[in-house]
Amino acid sequence: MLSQSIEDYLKTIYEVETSEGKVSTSALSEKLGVSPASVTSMMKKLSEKKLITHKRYQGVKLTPAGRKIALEIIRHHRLIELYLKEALGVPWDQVHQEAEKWEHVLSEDLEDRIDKFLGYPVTDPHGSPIPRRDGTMIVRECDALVDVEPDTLVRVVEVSDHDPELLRYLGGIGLYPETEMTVISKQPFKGPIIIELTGKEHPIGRNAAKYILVEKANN
Amino acid sequence: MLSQSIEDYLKTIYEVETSEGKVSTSALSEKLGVSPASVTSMMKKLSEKKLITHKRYQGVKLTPAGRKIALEIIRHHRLIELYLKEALGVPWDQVHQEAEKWEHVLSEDLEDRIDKFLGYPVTDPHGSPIPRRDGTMIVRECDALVDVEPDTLVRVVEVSDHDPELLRYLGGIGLYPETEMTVISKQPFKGPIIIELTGKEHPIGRNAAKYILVEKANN
DNA sequence: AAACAAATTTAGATAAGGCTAAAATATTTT
DNA sequence: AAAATATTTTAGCCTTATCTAAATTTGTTT
Repeated sequence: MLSQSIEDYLKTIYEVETSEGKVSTSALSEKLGVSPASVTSMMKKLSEKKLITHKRYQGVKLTPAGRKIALEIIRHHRLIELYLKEALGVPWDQVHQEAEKWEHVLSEDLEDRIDKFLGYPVTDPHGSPIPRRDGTMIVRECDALVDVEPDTLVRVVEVSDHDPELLRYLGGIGLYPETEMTVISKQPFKGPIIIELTGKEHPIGRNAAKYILVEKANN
Repeated sequence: MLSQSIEDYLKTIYEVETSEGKVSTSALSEKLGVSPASVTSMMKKLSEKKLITHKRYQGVKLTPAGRKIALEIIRHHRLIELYLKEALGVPWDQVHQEAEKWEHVLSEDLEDRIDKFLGYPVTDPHGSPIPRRDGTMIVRECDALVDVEPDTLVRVVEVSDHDPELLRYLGGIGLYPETEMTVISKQPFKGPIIIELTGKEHPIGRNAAKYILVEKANN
């Protein structure tokens, strides 16, 4: 069994690897809330366990074994998020923090029961794809809302789950995965993006719009 | 926040206190699977935190604060056991080991949601009373099956959850909390107790019968 | 290319929670 | 009541995962 700490590191390395390509000590330090020195010493341990490769001063990469474990944890996390929402009615801005703890104590048996209960779901409440048991995950092409040209009809694919505040706002205006909406305009001087949703217009800050992934709705 | 280890100690102290009266270092050592020396050093820490009182060489006692925490953990444990059985169909011989991990990561919010989902239940799948949120718990009078005289109609109140093997056997013959059955005979030379349940007779070993609590069924 | 700044690693400490072996105290036997 | 046995505690060590401060390496500027 791996420690909760190791699981957290692997998960975070995976996330940084996918979102930023390169995985630096400082990025991990910041995301995990530990000192850079702590990261370095954990990297040494993970290298010894052959879960990552580490070139001094050059960042790290997951090995296939490390990636497999990272995806298992992420699978736990996302299944639990969806389960808490569906079965217990936990609001979507709260499921993340609960899942952060539960992901480490989920047995295979319970994972299967939850998966079955949910009807073998493909995405979590934020639209993130749930890795499959075999360690694979679907890849989708989508754009950040911030990059979409005005006058485009888009469908929300995924919303980052890290800011509960943002999630509450988006929930409040009815913006969820699968929702369709129109980008009306991008205000100048880095002003907000205006979208139209069920007849109403709403401003979305540029920064928030980086964390909302969408695809063009055909027609 | 208290560590998982501290929570486990407090829970175990409570259990030993209720079942054996006196809480010795060796009893805790055995139940927790750690060395006696480890127990002593943890007792020192728990004393400093005013969760127990400890007289050297004389065993320990929970303070009201310590008892409150122990009961919170036990409440978590039992609610989760029942939840896993009711909501996810986990068999009653497996819920204990899952709950051992989950009890430490349950938030107050989720505790309330589960409690509500279950309709504010009073006992877990093994018949053990679920402590209330305020740290109180119902007390029931009942006898160990091993002490019941033959020819008595009894109702099962509670079955210990520590031996999955036993639970599977009892489940197999349909013996659950609330079940009524008749004690037919106690075989001599510490032989088994014979009970009759839905028309069939079944042997129950004396040792197992210590862990089955019953009350007389009136008529 | 040398100097400076930023990022990373090393060195050494700390806190939890565990262990073994030895010492101290209780309990039981003779 | 003394001796033998069992229990509990102390002393000292280990591992995991942190930290800070100092040293090293890399990247960036002049």
